Amino acid sequence: MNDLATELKALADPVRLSILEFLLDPVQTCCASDEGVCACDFETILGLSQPTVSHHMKLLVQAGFVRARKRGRWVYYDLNREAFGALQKVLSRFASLPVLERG
Amino acid sequence: MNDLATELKALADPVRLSILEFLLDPVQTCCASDEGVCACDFETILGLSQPTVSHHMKLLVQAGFVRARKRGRWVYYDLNREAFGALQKVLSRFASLPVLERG
DNA sequence: CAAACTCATTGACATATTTATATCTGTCTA
DNA sequence: TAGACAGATATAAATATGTCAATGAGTTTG
Repeated sequence: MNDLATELKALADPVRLSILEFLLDPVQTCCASDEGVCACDFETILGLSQPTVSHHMKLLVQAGFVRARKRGRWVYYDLNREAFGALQKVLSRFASLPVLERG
Repeated sequence: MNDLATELKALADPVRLSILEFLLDPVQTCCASDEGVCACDFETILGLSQPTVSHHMKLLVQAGFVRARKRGRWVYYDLNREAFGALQKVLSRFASLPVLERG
């Protein structure tokens, strides 16, 4: 299937958008660290079961929008901002405004 | 449901991405006019039935990415570039690069 | 007005997606 | 090493989505 469609599908879900919003501005949670937000925190934040959270995180990581780092028993997540920049650039073909280039 | 998720969902489909690609750079087709691309042309371009095309166009129009104009029996479509610009701006919150502002 | 034409809607069906329960894997610690 | 713990995977159910055949609605034209 189209690669771009897969990426967009990863974003096109209210739960996953909530996850991204939280990663954008994480409030202090029980397992938080400077590594990122712990997987277990999303269960309480989203009110969803552990496997459901795991499923959504997997999609976001596979699409490249989120990075996962395993530390012992825990997995910490944070945003991969470059992926969003790349998507913006793809969309710029359709938009009237170009994306600002660095440098 | 989340409004942004609905918009992204409208983009997150290979067929609809093909439609947008074609609207970005329309080659001459049987019913084309300066009004845009005729609905009937997409059937041959996409190899899909007329109701299926109608369904996809409806989603794209509802999400705001495409404009539809009825002229007699025909409906002509074209891109709504402002909608893509708005989406870029939403994504800029997550991206490392901001969207270039006009003016 | 009737027939033809373009597109929209309805109904049906197959596939995909979201979610949870149960279970498995890997890691830590007592 | 045994038990507890964090997260992944398998399975299953409910819902959503993509597709087409049939039909409906509005427009043009003979």
